[in-house]
Amino acid sequence: MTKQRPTIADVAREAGVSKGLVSFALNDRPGVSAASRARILKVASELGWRPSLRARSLSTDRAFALGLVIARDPEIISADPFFPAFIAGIEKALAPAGQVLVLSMVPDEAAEAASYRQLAESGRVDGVIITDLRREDERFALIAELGLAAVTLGRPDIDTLVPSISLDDASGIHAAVNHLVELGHRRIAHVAGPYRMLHARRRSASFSDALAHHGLPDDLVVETDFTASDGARATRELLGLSDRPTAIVYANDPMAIAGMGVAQRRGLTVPRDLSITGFDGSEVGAFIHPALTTVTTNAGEWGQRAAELLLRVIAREDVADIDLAPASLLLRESTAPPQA
Amino acid sequence: MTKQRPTIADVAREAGVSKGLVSFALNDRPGVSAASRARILKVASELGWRPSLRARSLSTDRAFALGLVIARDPEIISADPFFPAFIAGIEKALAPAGQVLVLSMVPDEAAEAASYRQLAESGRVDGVIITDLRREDERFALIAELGLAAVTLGRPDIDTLVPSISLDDASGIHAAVNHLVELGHRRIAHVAGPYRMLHARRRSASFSDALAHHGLPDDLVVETDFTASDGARATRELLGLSDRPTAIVYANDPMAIAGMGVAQRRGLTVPRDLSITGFDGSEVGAFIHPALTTVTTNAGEWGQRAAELLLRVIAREDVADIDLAPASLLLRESTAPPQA
DNA sequence: AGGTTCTCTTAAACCGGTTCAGGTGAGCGT
DNA sequence: ACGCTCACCTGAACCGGTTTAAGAGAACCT
Repeated sequence: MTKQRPTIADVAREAGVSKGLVSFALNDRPGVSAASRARILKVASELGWRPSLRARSLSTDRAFALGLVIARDPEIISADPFFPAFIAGIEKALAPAGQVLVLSMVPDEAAEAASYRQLAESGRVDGVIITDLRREDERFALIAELGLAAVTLGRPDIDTLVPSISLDDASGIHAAVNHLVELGHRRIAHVAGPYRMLHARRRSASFSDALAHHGLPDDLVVETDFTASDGARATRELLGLSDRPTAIVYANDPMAIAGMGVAQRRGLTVPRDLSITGFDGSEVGAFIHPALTTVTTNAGEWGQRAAELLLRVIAREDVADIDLAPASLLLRESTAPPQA
Repeated sequence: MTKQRPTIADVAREAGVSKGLVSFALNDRPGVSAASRARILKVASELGWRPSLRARSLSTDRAFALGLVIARDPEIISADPFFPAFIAGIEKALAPAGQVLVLSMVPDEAAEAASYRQLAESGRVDGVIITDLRREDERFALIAELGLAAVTLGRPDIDTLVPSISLDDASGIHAAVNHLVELGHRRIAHVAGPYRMLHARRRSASFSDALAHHGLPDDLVVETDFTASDGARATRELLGLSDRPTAIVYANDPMAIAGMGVAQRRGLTVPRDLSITGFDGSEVGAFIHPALTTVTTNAGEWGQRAAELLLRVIAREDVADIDLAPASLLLRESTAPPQA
């Protein structure tokens, strides 16, 4: 009694043709007369036929799904505004294509490899988006072994056929440093992400570059694990120096906000006694006091374009690396000239 | 030349039995002699056989995947620490079961229904976890129409066969209010989430309850959309009142942090001039100045248990509603006795 | 008229599992 | 020695698509 979904065989019978021809017609393939094609399409729509993804999956050996494996402690992701916007962007590209995102959030890098392996071996996904690229990232070998298609966020540091889609964060960091130097700062510090991660390292390098460009030393760089907690620790270290910085450039917003808390706790007034810039533009940053000056990246577009690129890779189209509009500085209230 | 994955037919041939028997043996079904079973398992493992999810999917009409549709503006999710921890929890339950999470993040409720529909009609998932329950939520009808299994986070306000898994947030709100009353506050406000959402409404009701219990009026409740921006707006409204509150209970952390910013911007000192409590325990909250007193919920456990419950529903096991340990108040620095 | 070519179409195999009706043979009772 | 039961096993159908080899006609050529 339950109304079964019509299959291709039902359409064939109703249209008076064979299964094969229906398949051809529905896939816009040549070798079907205009009359037959029209009739088949008409019958299919009348019957409300919709392809069975499972059957198609089995016969064409594709999953029609993309994978995203995030290997970070949930604590860190919770605070980081990047991923939700990024994932929403992916969705925007996937939905119209009838594809879907399989998300795997694992706590560490050991579980990460197992996760990629499971996704690939069970044929859950046709390709993956690789984020948080690391130095000589072992995932390239893994991807190759598993025969997965892939794209990376940011250019890797090793030779690979995997295309990348990059968002130049260097210019955002440059803009932040330039802004601070123009305000008169000479002792500028950087609270960096883990050097294991390429983008953290790249931001750090941009920072040093920018300082060098102004003839300033880059002796005030502290590495962290990206958590607010570690950002606070780094800030305490920096502010404890005899020749403490008058401005700090943070590698993400949660650390910047935590750093601001540390400064205020010491009785410093931001930005009068200490200027602060963040990275990645979270919504809350606009509402704290003082509002956080930060470098904004368009995470949503990054996600959407990355997914589109990956779909093209999977379809075996020719693709080239993509560069998105660079990150830009969003001036708010947390920077000011240093105290005389 | 490419090393093909062995199929059940390879195992059958190698073990000298039929395909059917191999299937029985591998699924631990009766009707296979001990000797055959042992031989089949041995051959299967020697050949490195792994079941094809796609074939299994087609023949058993299951997806071996769960769906989660999140319908919120990315801006809001970005700030909200709940979902990442929640998703990580889901993953913890799914990975051992060989299942996978299909995540769909859409901007609004119109796209939400389309998303559920697509997941169900394409057979991507066997069930969904329904979050952000709304008043007389139309998703129950949708789920029923689509024939999807489901569980809900929190008890719905209508009769349904869908089991729920709840985390009592009322007692967290009660604890916050009691704490403030004990400190001496009499004018206590609540910045609530959108009443459309049951949990926002429930938190708001708990707030009123708690106040009534102390014989205090609940005239200071402002509804918001959960964004930091709207939390700031609500705070401005409350602080603009002639008889302004001395304490504000917020329905989430981003709004509490934004509210703190608004207060400080007006020259108020938190907690001396205004006490503030948040909800959901974000990491940054611990590092701002003053550190945010908040109600913590175990989002990770909630996710894990919800996924486990849904798997049991899908397996047609008998299940009952689940109640998790209630939310509890995490005392930090943002509350103090009101100024005399 | 016969052969070639081309377009349209069909039937059947295939993807890799699950399931079910029926067959085989050993063991049992009498 | 005969029938019965039961455990074990096989063969084939099935899930719903895709793909390919081959066939049927029509059109075109000489």
